[in-house]
Amino acid sequence: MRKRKKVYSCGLEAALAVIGGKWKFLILWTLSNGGARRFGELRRAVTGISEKMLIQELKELELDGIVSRKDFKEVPPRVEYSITPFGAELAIATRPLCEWGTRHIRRIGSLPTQIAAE
Amino acid sequence: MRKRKKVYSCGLEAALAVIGGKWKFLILWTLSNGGARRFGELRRAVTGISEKMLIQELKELELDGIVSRKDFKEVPPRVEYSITPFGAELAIATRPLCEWGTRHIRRIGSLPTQIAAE
DNA sequence: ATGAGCACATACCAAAAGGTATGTACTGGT
DNA sequence: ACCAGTACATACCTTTTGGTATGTGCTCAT
Repeated sequence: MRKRKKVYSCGLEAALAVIGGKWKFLILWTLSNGGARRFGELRRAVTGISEKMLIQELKELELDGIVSRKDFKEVPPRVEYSITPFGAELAIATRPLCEWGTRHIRRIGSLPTQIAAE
Repeated sequence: MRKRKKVYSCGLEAALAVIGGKWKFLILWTLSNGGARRFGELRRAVTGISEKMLIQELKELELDGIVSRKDFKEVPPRVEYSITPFGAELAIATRPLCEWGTRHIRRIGSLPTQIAAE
């Protein structure tokens, strides 16, 4: 399902192996603002994500030690996801990049979309 | 070739629209350490990249205002790529994430690779 | 009894990203 | 004459990623 290199040529490459992809950093960002969430809450908070993607990314983030999963063993099921200290450190590290993006979000949105004609 | 959203839900998403992918941040990192490089120099510096990928990423980075291309109009061709101030700002913003990755590079490399059994 | 919500699992498919191979136009070296 | 090197372009193919649809076992509300 997931293939990961064992050797990285720079730290950013290693970091992106952990939060890369379309959804992970949004999940991280959501969880780091407002604490633990249930699966359904996350699904509603991360707009546009499908259940398959959400559970898949959560599993990988859990394996990577970024989020922790707490199952309350209730019925109907009740599970809470939260950020680990390791994940919190990562969230802090992404902040400058996040701010850079926010500062230039208009510029980025208005950049040429296509690079070549069909 | 490239399809880009016009609306981003957070700054990091916008930033990754610009340096996302397998090679761009390596190119940025290479150019930000040591200044301008020729195409061939970059190809040798960014180990593993193909010419197709290099020129493609360079074009997009140029369109995005991250790198600038200078053609010396000589024969044989001589072209130099360098980082713009905009790109330099981006490079600075990636540093904490890069450092986080470097700090935990061993841990990341030893994390489980597979998420599900076949 | 019927449907909704919980937290998933799974099969299948489309799109995007990335890689390989080859070609171009020119020059300089052997 | 032939190969290497310059900086690319292009066609084709594979891998990876992401999306849709559907199912599961359980409970509560209508």
